Amino acid sequence: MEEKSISDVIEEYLKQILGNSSQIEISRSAIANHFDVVPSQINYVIKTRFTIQHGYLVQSKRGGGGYIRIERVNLLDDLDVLDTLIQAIGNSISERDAYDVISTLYNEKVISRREGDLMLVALSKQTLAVGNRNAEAQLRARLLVAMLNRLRYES
Amino acid sequence: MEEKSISDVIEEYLKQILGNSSQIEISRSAIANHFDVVPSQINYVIKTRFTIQHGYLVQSKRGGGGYIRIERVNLLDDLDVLDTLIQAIGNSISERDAYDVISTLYNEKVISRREGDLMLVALSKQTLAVGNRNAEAQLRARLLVAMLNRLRYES
DNA sequence: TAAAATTTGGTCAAGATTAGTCAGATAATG
DNA sequence: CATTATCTGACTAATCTTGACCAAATTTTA
Repeated sequence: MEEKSISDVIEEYLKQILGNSSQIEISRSAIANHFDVVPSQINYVIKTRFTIQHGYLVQSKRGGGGYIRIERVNLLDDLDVLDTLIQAIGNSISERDAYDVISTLYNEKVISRREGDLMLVALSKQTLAVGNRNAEAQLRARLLVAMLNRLRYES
Repeated sequence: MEEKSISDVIEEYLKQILGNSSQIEISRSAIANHFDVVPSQINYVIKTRFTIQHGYLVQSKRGGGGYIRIERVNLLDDLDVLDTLIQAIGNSISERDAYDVISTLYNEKVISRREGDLMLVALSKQTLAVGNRNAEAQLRARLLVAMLNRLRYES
């Protein structure tokens, strides 16, 4: 930690202009130019320092008038349930087990009835309709884990 | 804080003159002239920002006295529009179009912010992570239509 | 009134502008 | 020395802009 890498400097710069605002929009090439690095370095900084685990959401648009938007979000704690459930899900889960997971969330008042219903249809065998059985269970797990992770924060 | 593309500016302009009215009629060449762009740019703006997924219907007429009519439709008051929306989704939809659909549903207060967020992660490219591109868009369409139908036949 | 001219809008593809990905090169760390 | 972090650049993808050519509706002309 003696010498700061240019990535560290860019990180600080971005956080500084973020300041009190909840979000900023930057031009990748402009920032890259400002620090005299290749554009993809900005992607590196974002990927390693502005992740959701760090409390940031990043969106972008290409083409003319393109931008990278960095938004600070509130991480919701006291949701240990999520960790436990996500661990239990692993990389594959059946429709029945998914139903149980969602029931738990509902009972723990982490989600509403409607939210649970939405999640259930999305995870149903009929909706996924993947030929392969294992592939279906794996896709279901990805979907469920992604949704659970989304519950960790709010914009 | 950013350079908006001219398309963004035209979009805002149209929405502004739309104001409270349910519809407007514009002259393609007049708008193009006003912003000093080629006429087909107006078609581009309409095709990318005033689709049914965004909650707009567009009709036009050529020849003398021709026009382009943009109408804002209300999902809550008009169940047919929800049908149209589902129909427009068909059996395949991109992440971006799905985002537009969900934004519209949120703006029309058909779904809550959290519900929309949950739907969005479920439909994201990263979550679906299907190798094949078409397969991914088809799966996304199944998921979205299933969730929309769930919302409709529920309450 | 039929044909021609004029006035609108539509389509599509090429080119311009941004940003994203990924794998290899280089540097820092333990 | 091995591993991890950082940096770079070639290639890819998404979005916007422009213009040539097409189609439809109306108006003018013969």
